[in-house]
Formats: sequence, structure tokens, C-alpha cells
Amino acid sequence: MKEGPDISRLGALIGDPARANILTALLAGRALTASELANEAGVTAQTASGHLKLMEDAGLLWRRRQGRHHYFALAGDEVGYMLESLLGFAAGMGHLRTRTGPRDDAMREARVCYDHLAGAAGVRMFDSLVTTGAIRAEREDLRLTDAGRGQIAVLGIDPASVDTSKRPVCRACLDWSERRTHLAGALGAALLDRIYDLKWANRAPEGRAVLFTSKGRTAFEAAFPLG
Amino acid sequence: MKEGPDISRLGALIGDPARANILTALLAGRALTASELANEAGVTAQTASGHLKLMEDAGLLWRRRQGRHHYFALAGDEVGYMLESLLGFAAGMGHLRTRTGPRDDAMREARVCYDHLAGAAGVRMFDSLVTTGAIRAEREDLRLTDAGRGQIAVLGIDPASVDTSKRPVCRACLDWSERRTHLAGALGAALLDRIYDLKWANRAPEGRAVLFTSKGRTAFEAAFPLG
DNA sequence: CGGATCGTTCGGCCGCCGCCGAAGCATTGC
DNA sequence: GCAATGCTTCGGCGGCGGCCGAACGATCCG
Repeated sequence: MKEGPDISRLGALIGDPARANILTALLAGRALTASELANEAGVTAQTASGHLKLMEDAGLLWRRRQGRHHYFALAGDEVGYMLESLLGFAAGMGHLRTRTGPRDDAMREARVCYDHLAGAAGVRMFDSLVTTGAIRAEREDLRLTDAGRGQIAVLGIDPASVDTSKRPVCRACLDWSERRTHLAGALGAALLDRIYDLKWANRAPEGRAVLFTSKGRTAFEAAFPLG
Repeated sequence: MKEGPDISRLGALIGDPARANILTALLAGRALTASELANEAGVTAQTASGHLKLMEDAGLLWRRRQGRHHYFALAGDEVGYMLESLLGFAAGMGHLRTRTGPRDDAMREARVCYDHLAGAAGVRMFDSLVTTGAIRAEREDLRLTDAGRGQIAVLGIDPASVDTSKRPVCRACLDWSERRTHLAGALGAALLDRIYDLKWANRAPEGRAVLFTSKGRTAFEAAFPLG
């Protein structure tokens, strides 16, 4: 009578406010401890522990025991992509979790999407990579060109390091604020890492915003020209 | 403390098995009556009525009163895309709703995705449109070329009719069985309509499968060549 | 108009699940 | 060794929400 995968288990997992808060917090890409997540979700440690176990068993979360701390992260890129897709739709439903504030502007400008750059800056970087020919986009799968390998080497990223990982090198990711494509995958992560290393930008102490320094922004715009 | 849209309301809506069954049934693109949906979900009419009201209020469903019948459909393309994205992830979680059967093979071969063709046939059609230059794909937004307008006119679709509608003409949609892109949007819907008109294929009496006739398959493959 | 079909609203039952307090492991540090 | 911290498991409470029976509108048909 029924066909296809079961969507309701997944929906029920995301449907609880505490779990949704945990997942949203982990979308920032940082691995967080159980107690940090409990605080983020607004529940006690015991309650959070149960939620975390559930989501781990379901394959949404990844756990690393380190000393007496348990660190949690999203189980993989696909989880992040799926959550962003839901966020995008939920944004259209209205019903934001809170009023928009100054933090929101920073988020729209530049933020972290799991492990790569998103927001206006992320879209700009991606557009630049395409127009300069570093990335060739066919349908929705992306390919790093030979010219592109040269370009990222100039930025200080070893092209080979991007290749060896098991993840796809380039992947298209859609973000909910810009409604445009930005770059995910191993290269997207490497570029964000490099941006941190070059001190062009820093993570906001909490939340997902990425704050560029004024020098960093200039360098960033020079490195990723438009047109 | 929290930023971004609220994902848990949406998750909770999808998280109930009865509602999930209703949504999955409507993914086939047919508008169904309340009692049909109640049957599909395995609950009584009263219970289904409540669910339908909830989802309508949330903007997931679209209702049309016609005589003493109430027809329901997904509220828009975005709802279908979002659900397909969840289906794709849930498929990776395993936990199919039922065993795979002969119907499943037909579904993988050709099925309806809300209002356009999906499955192996859908991917083939899209690939052909790209290689013949009818559609140009940049990043993930697609554009119908002038040459493409000529091609679809040959198939018997008025290019102007595709333009006037408010929907995007071309849109990339990812299906969970092929994990590749196929064509959605106004053009995708028009092409599927035309396939029905030409009697190349028919909808299975129930479910989402699209059954090609043997003549129809030959004509389809001739109309959408590969390489 | 009366019977039949389709759908909704109301009321009440029941079960699941999220929540926390308390207690129990594990690890670290003294 | 003992105390402190981080996390988990257990048990029990409480409430939300899904479910159905019954009754009530709405529409079509004779």
C-alpha cells in the first residue's frame, strides 16, 4: 500500500523543539559537548542525553568521547544539507524563532554553513570562482578545473590535499538567506579554513556569523573578483 | 539566544505517520479527496480532517471545495521539493516503509514527481535536453535556450505558454532513486503533459509510477537522444 | 422533502513522550 | 584514597496530541 522511504521517523526526530535546537546549533559546524547542547536546547543534562542518544542511533549525529567529555557533531554533510533545505522552507512559512536583530545582518553577510562559507560572502566567492574559470558548473555538479588548481595554490591551499579526501571536492549548497548557490565540499571547507588562517575573518564567539576584519574584507574581495 | 527559522514546527507536522502518509500520497501530484487521503493514511475521516486542517493552516496543503468533495494537493512546488529532499535522506537511513516489490522497479524507471517526470526516464530526458543544447545549465539554475524553444515547439508545446506562467520555466529537481538531476518547473510539467497527450505513457492507476507503452518508449527515446 | 454521501466539529479516552529528581558510572585532579 | 565534574540510566510524573464515536452542516439525488 505504501512505497518509498519512511519520512515520518525523520520528521518526528526534527519535530521536537529541543532536538531541533540541538541540530540547529550543530549546523554551525562546531563540535559541542553534551552539556553545551543541553544549555543550547534549554533542557537539563539528562533530557539532552536522551535526545542525543536517539539522534545518534538514527544516524543524524556523530559522537566522539574525549576524556569525560562527549563531543557531538552532525553525522555528515548530507545531514547539514537536509537541514538547510528544511530551514529554507521554514523561512518561507514565516514564524522566525526570534525577531531579527543586528546579529542577523552579520549572519546574512557571512556565516558558516556546517563547515564552509555561506551568506553574501559565500555566494560572492562562488560566483567569482565560476567567472574566473576555477570551477566549471554543469547542471548542479561542479568540477575544479586545472586553472582552478593553480588559483587555489596561489591562495596557499595544496590542490592535492583537496583531492585525497573522500568527500566530493566541490558541491553546490543552497543557502536560505541568499537563495543562491555557494560552494560546499572539501574545497569549500578548505577555503574557509584558509580564510581563518590568513586572519581575514574570525568566527563570532557564539552563533554562526563570520566576522571579517576590514583588511580581510579588502583582501577577500581582491582574491575573489567579480565580473 | 536562537536565530533563524523554526524548523521544529515543520518537523512535527511531517513527524506524524498519518500526516506523512498523506503528504507522500500527494507527492504523486494528483489532487485527492479527504476520504481518499483518510484511507491512504489508515485513519478515520474525522482524524484525517483534523490533520488536513492543520497542514492547510501551516501552508503545506492547498484545498479546493468542489460540490461536496474537498480536494487536496500540495500547496506548491517548494513543498514537493522539500519533501523529496527529506525522502532522499530518509532513503539513506534505510527503514523503507515496506519491502521492495515489482512496483518499485516501475517507480525507479519512471514516476511522477509532483507534476513532472522523474526516475531513470526523467533523468534521461533532462540529460538529452542539456546535451542537445535545449537547456543551458549554469550553477543550478537552468535556462531554456532559443534553440530549445524550437525543439519543444516540434514536440507540440507552445513555448509562449511556458513563459507566461508565474513559475520558473526550468528548475533542477533531485530525485532520490537516481540521485541525479531532472527537470522540474513549468517546462517539466508541460513535457509530462505532452507525454500523456501523445499517449507515450500512462499513469499507473494508483501510486506514482508512469508506465510507458512500447511504442511510446521508442518515440520517447528518439525524441530525447543521448550523446 | 427525505435519504444518502462527504466532510467537519465536539468530547472524551488513552498512550506516548518529553521532562526532571535521584542515583550510578566514568574520568580527572588533588 | 576522596571529592568534583561530565554524562548516563532509571523511575515516575504530567501533559500534549492522536484517535475514535457521536452528532451536526453541506451537497447531491430521487
